[in-house]
Amino acid sequence: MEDKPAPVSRRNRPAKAPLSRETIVATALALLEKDGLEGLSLRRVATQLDTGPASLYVYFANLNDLHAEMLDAAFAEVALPQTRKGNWRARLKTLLTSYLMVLYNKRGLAQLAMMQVSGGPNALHIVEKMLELLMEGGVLATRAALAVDALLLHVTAVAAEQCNWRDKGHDLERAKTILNSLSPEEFPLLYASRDQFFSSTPKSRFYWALDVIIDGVLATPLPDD
Amino acid sequence: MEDKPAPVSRRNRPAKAPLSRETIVATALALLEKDGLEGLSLRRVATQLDTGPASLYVYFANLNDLHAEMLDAAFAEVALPQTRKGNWRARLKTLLTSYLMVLYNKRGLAQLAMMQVSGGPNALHIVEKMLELLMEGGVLATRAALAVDALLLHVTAVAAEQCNWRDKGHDLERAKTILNSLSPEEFPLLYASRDQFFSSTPKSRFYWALDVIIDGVLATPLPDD
DNA sequence: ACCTGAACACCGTTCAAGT
DNA sequence: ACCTGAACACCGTTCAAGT
Repeated sequence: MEDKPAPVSRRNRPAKAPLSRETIVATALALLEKDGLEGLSLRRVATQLDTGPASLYVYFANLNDLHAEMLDAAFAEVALPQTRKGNWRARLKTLLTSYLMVLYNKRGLAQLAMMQVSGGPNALHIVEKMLELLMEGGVLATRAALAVDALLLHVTAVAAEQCNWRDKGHDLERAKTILNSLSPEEFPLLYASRDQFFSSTPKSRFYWALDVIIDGVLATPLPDD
Repeated sequence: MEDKPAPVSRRNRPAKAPLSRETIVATALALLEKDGLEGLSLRRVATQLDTGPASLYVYFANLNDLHAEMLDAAFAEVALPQTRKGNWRARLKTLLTSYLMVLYNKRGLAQLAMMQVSGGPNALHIVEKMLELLMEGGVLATRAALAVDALLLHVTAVAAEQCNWRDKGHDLERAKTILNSLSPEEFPLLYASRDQFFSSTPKSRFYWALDVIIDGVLATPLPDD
């Protein structure tokens, strides 16, 4: 005997697009960029999509699933060098710089990348291109595979670290304070070289580290087993 | 006019130790080891300490504070080589292996280490010892500082990655499946070298990567600026 | 099949009150 | 000063019910 709910014209929310993995991922990525990983929640994505929190479970088994999809979607923006201009090493470093910036520019993405390997197609294309560049440089398959692992892990970690410094506020000042107030007796070497830890710009340190790994990969004998 | 609550003998919980930063950190680390980072919460630590969730805020400003303290407390277990037996490189690799194992053995600790730099005393002692070993090897201050950064970042990232593989279940099988079901046309190089990504044991890969970085640090010219 | 509100079992943090 | 229960504003996930 209750009143029927007053009919709600669909015109009131006519543009409510049907859900899909793509729209959910895109919405989630926009939210990630705006509020960081802390601000990203299934509930907020759902609200943004004008639905309840349960709706997303039709498309993703859980939050982790969504994270993985977001990560690989973001990897689509990594610029893969298509020409053969410049030597292979320069192109490899350019690719990795692009990879770094993609992780760095979208807040929380690096943290996400550290939390799981993305076996998605975009990640695989990056690996494929890296193998191509390394092999152009005469690096054989076994060594190239190790190099890809080492380089991607390194760049991902650098991105995560840089993001922390940026997002958690100016921890750099705090770090300098700590190093400067160190006991020279207890930490003689660290105290003496404390300024060295802030030498170079982040950019040149990044390029240096890439060269370190590439040089090392070329020079170091492969593991036996 | 209400009844007074029945008096509760202190004998019923006589051993309720007074709270302190140390006991809280120790309890939290025990919980971390048992349940991983997911299972660690302020509320559970509080429950374990037989108190309410608000009590811990007398000692820590927030959860992040507790995390930082936990991390450095755990670093106390990293074995710093004290003798001068063996060459500096071997001792450096031993130290870093110990660092890796500390992060690896306590679930969630590596993830925590990736999320913030620990300026605590135990972390600083590790850096000091690394500088000592590198300088014994003739590496000068600027290069040594860069090397310490690169090595610690690498090992921390490896620990985090390994922990993911261990904790999130057998993602390794899934990875193999993905690589094996790859389209040879779309990913020719990756497909051809797919087995190389699983060559070597984790241990020998780890040692290899350390040598890669050390070799690279020694060979690569310093950044200009 | 797709979508949903309500409910469940949790969070970190704050606050007013107790000792 | 130290400690605390209750409250606040959130979570991810499940479930039964709706279309």
